[in-house]
Formats: sequence, structure tokens, C-alpha cells
Amino acid sequence: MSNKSRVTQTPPAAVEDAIRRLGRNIRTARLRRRLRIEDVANRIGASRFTVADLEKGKPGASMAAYAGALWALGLLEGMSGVADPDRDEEGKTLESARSPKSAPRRRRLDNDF
Amino acid sequence: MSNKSRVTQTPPAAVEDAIRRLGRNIRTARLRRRLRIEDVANRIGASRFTVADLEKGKPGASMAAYAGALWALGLLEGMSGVADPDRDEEGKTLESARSPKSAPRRRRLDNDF
DNA sequence: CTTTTATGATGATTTTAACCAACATATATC
DNA sequence: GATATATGTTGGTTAAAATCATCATAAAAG
Repeated sequence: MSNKSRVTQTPPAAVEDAIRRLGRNIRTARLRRRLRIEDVANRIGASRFTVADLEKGKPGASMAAYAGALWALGLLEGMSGVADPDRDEEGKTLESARSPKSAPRRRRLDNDF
Repeated sequence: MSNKSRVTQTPPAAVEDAIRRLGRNIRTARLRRRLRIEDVANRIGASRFTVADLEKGKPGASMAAYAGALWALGLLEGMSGVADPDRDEEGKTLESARSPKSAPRRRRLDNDF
């Protein structure tokens, strides 16, 4: 049994696509700024191999590596809107007046999956 | 010498903050939807420990784990705008007419860092 | 208040992310 | 075209990501 989660090993197609697009965007932004892979790597304290992996959209790379690359390119602020509660209309609708600090109890056997 | 990149081990403050905020947002979205940590974990094929780490904003967790959690909550589309070349005004300004496929040559010793 | 469930914390184990060296290929610049 | 540089590829090494068991704590619901 592998030690890595299924989502990291073989992510859902939508997840894989989203990460690949992010990688392509990072590459586009880097080239526009006339930076080498190694320049970005130096700025964040990573090797050129890791940054190359990011641009390929490697699912298993760390969030810090991706966010660091965005930071090195001046694009980190774009992350602030992701899952922003203020913009989560679906979530706002579902939320009750009180905001619970843990999920509600389930009776046995009504598992989600 | 550690095997993990500096950006993963001790990220810049801005990066650390951005990831922590993302984690908090994921938690907020999950609670609004009345899901347990374990529900999200089951949906993406990860353990409850990993999802708990995501909500704490662990920098070293995989991008796939973060993106998977967003996917499980119906919030993946929020990622599509990150580093979007169309919205990268800074990058558009810097880009020349031809779009190069590799960064320009540097003479020796004019390293960036 | 009691009961039941969700979440937090710790430590051990295993796989793999990140690294590097070396070489190959592609691309920019002259 | 020639040349120097940027990037790709492969294989091997090592430290840490992800897992799990277990116990502790917190919080929801009756």
C-alpha cells in the first residue's frame, strides 16, 4: 500500500487539469518577465528541477513551492481570492445563523461515501 | 543538508500567510457545508490527518491535496484565475512582440541573486 | 448533564518529493 | 551557421510527506 494519498498519486481529472493550467501560467509569467527557471529557483530557495516540475504541473509538488513561485513573480495576491468565504455564495447559503466549530454528528452508517 | 527546499521548510512570510489563509478558507467552506474532515478526506482519497494539515495551512502538503480539497468543496474553479496570463498586466507590459520559448541569455556573473 | 461524535496531538513507519550530477537537446544571439 | 546559454532527461540519494494507532479534548444533540 502506497504511503501517498490517492489525490496526490492519481488526482481527479479536474484537479490535474487545474494544476497543469497553473503550471503553464507560471511559465508564461516567468518568460514574460525574462527570468530563467534558475532565477525563480534561486529566489525561493529551490532547485531548478523543482521549478521545472511546477511548470509541468506536477501534482505532488508542495503548495509552498507553487505559492513561492507565484510570490517570486509578484503574482501571489491572486491566491487570496481562492475559496474566499465572502465570495462563496454556495457556502453562505448553506451556513446557519450560528457558525459551528465542528461538523454535525452523524448517526452510524450514514457515511458520505 | 536538508532534502527539502527552503521555500517548503521556511517559506517567506507572505507565502506562509497566503497558504494559511487558504487553509482557513477551506475549513470555513467545509463547515458551512456541514462536512467532517473525514468526509473531505474520503472524497479525495486522503487521510483525515492530511486534510487537517491542509486546514492548518501546512506549507509542505502537496498541491494536489489542496486542489483536491477545493474540488471536494466545489471551489476548484477559483484556482483558474491564479496567475492568469490575461489578467497579468505586469507581464503583458513586459512581454515583447515575439514570445520566447526560453529566457534570454545572461552573461556570466550577472546572476539575479 | 450525559452521551456520542468530531477534532487535536504525538510518535513510529514507509514511500517519495526534492535534490544533484551528468549529459542531451533546444533556443537565443551574434 | 556558430556559439553560448537555457532547458530537458535520467538515475541515484536522502530527508520529509502521508499514513496510522492511540489517547486526549472539544463540542453537538438529546
